[in-house]
Amino acid sequence: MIFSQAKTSDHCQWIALVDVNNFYASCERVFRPDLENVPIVVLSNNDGCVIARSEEAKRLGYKMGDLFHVIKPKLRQTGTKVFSSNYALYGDMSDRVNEIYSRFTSGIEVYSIDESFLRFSGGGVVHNLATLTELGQSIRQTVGQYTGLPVCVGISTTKTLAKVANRIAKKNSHYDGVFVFEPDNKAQLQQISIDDVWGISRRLTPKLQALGIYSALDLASADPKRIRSGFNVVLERMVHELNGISCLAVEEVVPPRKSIIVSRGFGRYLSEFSLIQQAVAAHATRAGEKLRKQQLAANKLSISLRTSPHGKDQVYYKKSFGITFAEATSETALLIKAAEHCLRKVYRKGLLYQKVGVFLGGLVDAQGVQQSIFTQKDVTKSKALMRVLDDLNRSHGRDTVRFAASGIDEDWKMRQKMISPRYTTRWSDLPVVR
DNA sequence: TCTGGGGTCCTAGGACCC
DNA sequence: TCTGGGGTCCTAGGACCC
Repeated sequence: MIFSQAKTSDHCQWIALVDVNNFYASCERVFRPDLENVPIVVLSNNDGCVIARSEEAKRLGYKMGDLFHVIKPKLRQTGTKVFSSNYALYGDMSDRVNEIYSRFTSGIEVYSIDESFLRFSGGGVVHNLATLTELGQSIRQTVGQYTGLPVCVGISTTKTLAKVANRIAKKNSHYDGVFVFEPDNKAQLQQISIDDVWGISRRLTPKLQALGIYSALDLASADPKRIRSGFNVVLERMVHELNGISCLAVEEVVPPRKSIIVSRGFGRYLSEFSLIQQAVAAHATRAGEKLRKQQLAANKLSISLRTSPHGKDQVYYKKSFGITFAEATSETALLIKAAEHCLRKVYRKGLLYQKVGVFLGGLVDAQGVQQSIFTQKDVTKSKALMRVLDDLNRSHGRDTVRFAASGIDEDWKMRQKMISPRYTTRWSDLPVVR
């Protein structure tokens, strides 16, 4: 493609979407240089199915969601390296990557574990195609140098177009990982299939196609008002965004969480109440830790319990039950107690359960908790206890000190047979050099 | 034996009020 | 036989994201 001249623009803001290619697989490879060019797949919790693949693994035909037990022989045959997912490692690598982005701009929204939006306002600097491409390459190069992770950069004037640009950068190797999408680039928009547009799901696709909307350009050309009345306000925004009119801001200030979920499948199906109770206590404990880490307190707690939706021997059972606290809390003991109460409401004897989750809602700032007239006790003591507990677990490792309710046998725990070491967060996991 | 986990936003509909 | 209308708040569930 030929750009006749570097075109200056009067847009005052540019947005970059930077994401790490094959993030989980790439994280595993960083610490295992011997796996260069070796196909890698990373499995979901419980080693159930494939959730990440290296380029080599994609070329071998492995798909997201492939069942591990089905593809196991082929994995061995093709010499594909398999990992259980290691979120301690991925989360830490994610933090490092974002730290590097912050050298380029302070306007960062961490959108997901492997994607961030970066905002570049003019600030006197007039960006053009050439300088923006250079900026993208510089980000790519710096991240690669300091973390060993490969990233792609898409740059445009709205988040949705930055997503489009990122996709183009990723799909076309000749752009060398960076693509700047100028808002009036109709030819490129035409190339993007409607189901590849951010926010357009599989369900929505056929409905749009029925209206003759097959490409991103078709959607961009649609009447926003008609889209709103025929669909919803979210899709209307997409139309504007595709036309370079920004409706979605880069959220640089992390908004406080509105809910916290801790939910996991069991390592095997369980029917015994006591084991499920232990899992619930452990999940409630984890939820409490998350809550306190963000200085929040929960007004509501609910749990959901279900059997396997794929089971052939019994009907699918799924039930949730929740309570509202008299006063917002972040105390593990109270969370466990409430969670167990809820569990009793949904547990039926004789079923084989697959998964249980604890959900905290109605989150508020822990400082400003509304005191209830019904609870008159000294909360200073229990707060101090929680702080000591959190400090110990932070410095000596998770679960150094914990509540007896979560059990010690952990019969309910998920399978992670092929997990890699927590290279970056645990000294004890580093290989010993002799 | 075996199918992830954690989030947000929007909408519809019910309860309730004046 | 007639059976308002409009507003708010809350909840459940759907849809979507990575």
